[in-house]
Amino acid sequence: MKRHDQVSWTSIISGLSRMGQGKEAIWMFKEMLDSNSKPNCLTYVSVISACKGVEETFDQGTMLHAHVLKLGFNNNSFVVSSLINCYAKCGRPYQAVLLFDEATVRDTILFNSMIAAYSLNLYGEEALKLFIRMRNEDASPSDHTLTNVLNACGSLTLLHQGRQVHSLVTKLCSEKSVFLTSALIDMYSKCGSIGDARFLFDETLEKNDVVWTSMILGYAQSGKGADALELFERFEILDGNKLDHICFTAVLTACNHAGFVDKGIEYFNKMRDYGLVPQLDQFACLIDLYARNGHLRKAKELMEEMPYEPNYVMWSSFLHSCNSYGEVELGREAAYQLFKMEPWNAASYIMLANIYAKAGLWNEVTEVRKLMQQKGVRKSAGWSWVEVDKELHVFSVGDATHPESQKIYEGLEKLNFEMKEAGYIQKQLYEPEGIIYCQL
DNA sequence: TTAGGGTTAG
Repeated sequence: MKRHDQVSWTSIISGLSRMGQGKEAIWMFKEMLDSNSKPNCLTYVSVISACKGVEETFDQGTMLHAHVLKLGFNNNSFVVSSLINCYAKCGRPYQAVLLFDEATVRDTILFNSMIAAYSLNLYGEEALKLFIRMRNEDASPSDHTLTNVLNACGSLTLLHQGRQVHSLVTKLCSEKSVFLTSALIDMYSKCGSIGDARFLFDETLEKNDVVWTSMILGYAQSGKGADALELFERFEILDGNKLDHICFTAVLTACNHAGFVDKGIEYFNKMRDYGLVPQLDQFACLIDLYARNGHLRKAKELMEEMPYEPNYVMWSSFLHSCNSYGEVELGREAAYQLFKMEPWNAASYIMLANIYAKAGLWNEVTEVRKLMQQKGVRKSAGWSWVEVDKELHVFSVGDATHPESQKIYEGLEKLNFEMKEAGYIQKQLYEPEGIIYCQL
């Protein structure tokens, strides 16, 4: 095209965003700002939707939010829900709450966005409370709503509430979508009701790959490795199946939990037959499989050979296996890797001390304890809380008898200041009811 | 002619 107008710019930005080409969409938006065409609400919705997940897109999202405020687009519910979604996916649920609370008109999609924002950031209780409020406010739930609510029930293992939502699904949705089916299977599996999950699975005639994977994973996480493998093999021979990385993660998890070492290796190698290149998660499964079954050297070799840097969880599960098999040398190496990654995290110090203690290496145990003292690492002694009002003034401290409570109180003055400066509360510290949890 | 929300993973 020789000339681009507002609509053609918006169309290409929207197209790129929908295709998951977020970076390109943002880049195109910047080009547009330099052109003669000015973005409108539709353009902002498209470009904001392109900001997902990664840290740099949080900055992009904040910048776009500033544009929106300046241009007065913040009363458009499409724009608001795209911003809520963006903040939720960047792990900033509090920012999403602020937007939701400010909105004057709350339609179904806005509620859905906020419920999803809570659920995604593991605020299951808040997600359920908002769902109840939504019902009281006569905003009618859609199957998007119910999917998110089921997710929250699963993550809180609330079987009773999950069943109630299932009843609502039956009542409100004449035709169950694959989204709802997989969310229900997932909810029942996570609540330990694997029989209900299987019943639903068998009852569903139109199954897609996610439905299959959810069921396989349900078995894997319930420790029913053989059932998981059986189902996977049925899925494998099915015409038109779409075996992907997640499905392989599910089957590898099953092997892992059931101790099927040879099967696990076989499935890992099979990925290539389907044109899939193993990603970090599949390597993690295989490494854990080796380590859990005592093949610690093999696991270590694989960690060094694989084309990814081992992450915290990999080293951590490896350290656990070193503890199980009394492997001091490898355990020490894993622990020191973990100290580098999260020096404040007591778990790895304690684990290394345990490994030393089991081996009777008491001098080394003392050294670890000293190291902890030097770095000011404390073993967590549970949780306390501090209640705050809207202005973040403290009005009660949870366990006032605990010697650490006073420190929390003092720390809060500083924290309040920093939070206000930053304009939001950190995820770990924020509870929408006005209670801040602190680790003692 | 351009716009928002949902399922599965170590």
